[in-house]
Amino acid sequence: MKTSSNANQVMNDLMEKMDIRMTYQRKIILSILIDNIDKHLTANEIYSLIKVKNDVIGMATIYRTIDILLDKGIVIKHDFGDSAAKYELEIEKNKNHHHLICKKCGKVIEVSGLLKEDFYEKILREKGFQCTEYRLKIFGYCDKCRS
Amino acid sequence: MKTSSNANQVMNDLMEKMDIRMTYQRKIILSILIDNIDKHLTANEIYSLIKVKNDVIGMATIYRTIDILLDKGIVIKHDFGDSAAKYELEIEKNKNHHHLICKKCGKVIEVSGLLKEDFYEKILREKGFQCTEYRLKIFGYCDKCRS
DNA sequence: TTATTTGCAAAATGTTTGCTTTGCT
DNA sequence: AGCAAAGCAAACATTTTGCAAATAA
Ligand SMILES: [Mn+2]
Ligand SMILES: [Mn+2]
Repeated sequence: MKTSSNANQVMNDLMEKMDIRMTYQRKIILSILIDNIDKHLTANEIYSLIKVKNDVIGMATIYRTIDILLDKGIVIKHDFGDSAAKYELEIEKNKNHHHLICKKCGKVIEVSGLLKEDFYEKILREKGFQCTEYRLKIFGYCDKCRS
Repeated sequence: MKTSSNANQVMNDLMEKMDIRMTYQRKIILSILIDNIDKHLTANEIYSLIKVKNDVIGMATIYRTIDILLDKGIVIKHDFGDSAAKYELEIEKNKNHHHLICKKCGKVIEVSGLLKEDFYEKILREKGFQCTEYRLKIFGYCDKCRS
């Protein structure tokens, strides 16, 4: 899939927002993440998707770029129980969603709104804890695997 | 800390429930987990706590035992963002709790009741997904580090 | 120009595995 | 006795790092 012009807009916004040197490699990695906004990719999957485009970027660069994006809060890291971490772009439209993970087929479904509305205030009041972000993973069986 | 007689009761219950060969090593590992029911230990921390008792159990055995306990649903595995996984016993009294993780000092606080009461039915109805267990991690700053 | 970033290979880390010996039951 | 588990070392997979060469600004 070719990066759409909308994706180009997203890319430009991100580049400005980040204020880092925009190298060829970083643009490619970002474009892969934008094109796969609904997916959850390992570093190695990013590497492979770049190769499909007849290009090669070293793993070290991929990891270092991801680290920057994590720092900037543009990418989030997941551990879905496989050995490798998975990454996904987190921009407005998909902020604060939860994940349903099928223990049989590995399918990941995204949902929202499972936390109590007042959870932020509740933990601040009861524990003095100030939440900056959270991760809710729900394990179980998807529609197909439930039979 | 010596394993209390209550802990011995817990141990006996678990041993019966599990129906596996009760070796010396497995008893030791279980006792460490029971004594640290409120904590979250890495494989290496379990190893060290055993050493404090002037005993040594191979890492392979520790991992293999943990795997069994995970399988039996007696232990749960956490990824709190450090490189090593953390494990904790999950028995009645502390089932289904959430974790607040301080990004500054690393402190972990346990809480409960942050999910909507009907979340199970909601995802089953809306997504056809049957939840077996879940993990809610909340990152932020604890009381002390919030200043 | 010059400070940053890349790529490669080597290292580090956590976890798993194969195989022989040991020990439950 | 006989099968299952432990220990050790070696293998593995993912991630991180050092350093020389390349490159964005
Ligand atoms: Mn997602
Ligand atoms: Mn806990």
